[in-house]
Amino acid sequence: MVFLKNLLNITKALADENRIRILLLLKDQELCVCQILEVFDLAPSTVSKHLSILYQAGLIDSRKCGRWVYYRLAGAESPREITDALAWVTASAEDDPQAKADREQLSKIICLPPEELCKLQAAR
Amino acid sequence: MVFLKNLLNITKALADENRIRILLLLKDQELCVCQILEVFDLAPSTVSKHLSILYQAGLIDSRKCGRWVYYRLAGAESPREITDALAWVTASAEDDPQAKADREQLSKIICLPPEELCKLQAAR
DNA sequence: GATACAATTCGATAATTGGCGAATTATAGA
DNA sequence: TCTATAATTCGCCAATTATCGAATTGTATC
Repeated sequence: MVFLKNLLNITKALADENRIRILLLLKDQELCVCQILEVFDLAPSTVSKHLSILYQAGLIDSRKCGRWVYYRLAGAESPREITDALAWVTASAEDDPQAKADREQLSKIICLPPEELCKLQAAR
Repeated sequence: MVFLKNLLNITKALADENRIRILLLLKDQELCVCQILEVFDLAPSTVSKHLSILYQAGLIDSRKCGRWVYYRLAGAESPREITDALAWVTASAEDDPQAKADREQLSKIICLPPEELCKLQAAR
């Protein structure tokens, strides 16, 4: 059972354009923070905050691998409220132009391993 | 098709406790503004604003009858995104203690026709 | 018409939230 | 052990939003 508070954690997490865009990016694959960063024109600390809010709400999971942290959508083992919310959001907005542009941008850098990508980012 | 903007209208409307409580109250029947007011410890103008936000998002419909305005959940003819959102929210939170207390409070005044209720409110 | 009143809109204010940069933490490699 | 660096946390500021009271709108009744 989900209490109002839990539900509000989820709806508040969903009430931000950048966080929705992150969820849409994660629909098809897990991503390293540095890869997500590449798509957004935001400070790393800001993206990290967004990821934290999504994580606290239970909408995404994470996995640490060396210096890198990978995020993915919460899986089927999550509560019904989470999986329903994710299905609803990803189905509702995937045709949005911004979401398409994000996927396009992601495709340009997804071929690089995070290691290479981070070197590029550090060089800026 | 729903664009990110539309989706955000919905998620932002859902990202407030009082608005969720209003939706849960409307799950079983349409309600007059004065009846909703009775459940909340909020100024009429505040409740009106909340109803306006829910309406703009497409989550509720309204019907004017004389001086009274009745609100109800958006119906099955609404876009998929709306009906899914309503089903998700109402199913997720209906067992919440606050929601139960709200229904309890509503049951005490739902027997009165709006006319009587408004007289009581005016007398305060 | 004039009055009463349910509901909404408007303007101001307080609380919340998104954003950044600096400092911190944690890990890999020299 | 020391350095480099991916990611996060923290402190602060700007933007947004919830709330209220006052003014306004629209409808019914006298």
